Amino acid sequence: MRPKEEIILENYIAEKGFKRGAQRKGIAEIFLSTEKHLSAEELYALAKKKYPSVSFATVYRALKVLCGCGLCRELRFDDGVSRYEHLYGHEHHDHLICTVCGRFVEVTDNAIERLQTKLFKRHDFIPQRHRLDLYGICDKCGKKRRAD
Amino acid sequence: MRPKEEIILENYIAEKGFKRGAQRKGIAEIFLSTEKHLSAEELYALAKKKYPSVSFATVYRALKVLCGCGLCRELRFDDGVSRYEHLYGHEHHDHLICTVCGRFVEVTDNAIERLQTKLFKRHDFIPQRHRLDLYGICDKCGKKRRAD
DNA sequence: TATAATTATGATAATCGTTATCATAATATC
DNA sequence: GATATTATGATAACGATTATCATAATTATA
Repeated sequence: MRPKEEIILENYIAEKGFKRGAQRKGIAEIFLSTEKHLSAEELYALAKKKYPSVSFATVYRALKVLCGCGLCRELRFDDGVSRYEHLYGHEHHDHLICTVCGRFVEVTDNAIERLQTKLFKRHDFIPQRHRLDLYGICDKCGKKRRAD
Repeated sequence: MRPKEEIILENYIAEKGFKRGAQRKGIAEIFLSTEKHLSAEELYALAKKKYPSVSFATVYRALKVLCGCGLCRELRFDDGVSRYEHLYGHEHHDHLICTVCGRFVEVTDNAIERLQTKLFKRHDFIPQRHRLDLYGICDKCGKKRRAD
């Protein structure tokens, strides 16, 4: 866990009057050092390696705390499963998702962002947030597919 | 139900060897004549008016058939609830969603579409589909809010 | 138009991801 | 170290959706 993220987490726990549970800390460490859009289930599997007796509830609770202090964000994708992404040090971005291997690529395009703002205005909406998910087949999977 | 949509549905049912159940037909009619992004629960409520004994299962089954013949599409939004949108006579579009009243506006922006295609290419992805949801506050709700 | 075969329907159980509850363990405060 | 409070794990509950099963409706067959 990078020092800044650790400080944010510790401050949040102190400020909320929580105590420092070993599992929660450990799960947070695993999450923050895994640069992936993990689902609760995936994070649980990783946590099990370190804490064989860990419960799903603890994983969900740890994720809730991480979201609470702004270190992560819950994203629900089309399969109905929530995945959690890092927020610290990650500017707003959209997602390119490979439908074969499930890889996530964080992308941004300022021109698209500007056009979205215009789109809000054109329809008299006050912009709040947006979400763009681009589904396709990544280079690696495309090559593999052509080779088969 | 507009004639073309009815034909599509009837053909699909015939081709699959299904029978013509009254409730399914009625639910399809309600769905197709309601130009909204209905959830299963909302459609169930509407169906109940016509068929007081109708079951949730029948609503879900009707929606499955409608999706099967391409008349509708399931979209899962951030609240985890699936909503169903009309496909017939609806070009590809994105969604402007009012976070106050829940209104859906279907929008398209060719410039954004083109930039998305470029984004795919830039990252060596073969484009398949995309999804853009724009969340904000609509004109009506914005005015109401200012008046309060 | 009976009858047989098959699908549609409604009630309800099961499922899946997630959240709540509760008893116990760990941590913090005094 | 005693006390209070949170953390944890086991498990029950939850909401949305799907599966199962008995019965009703529809279609095919005679």
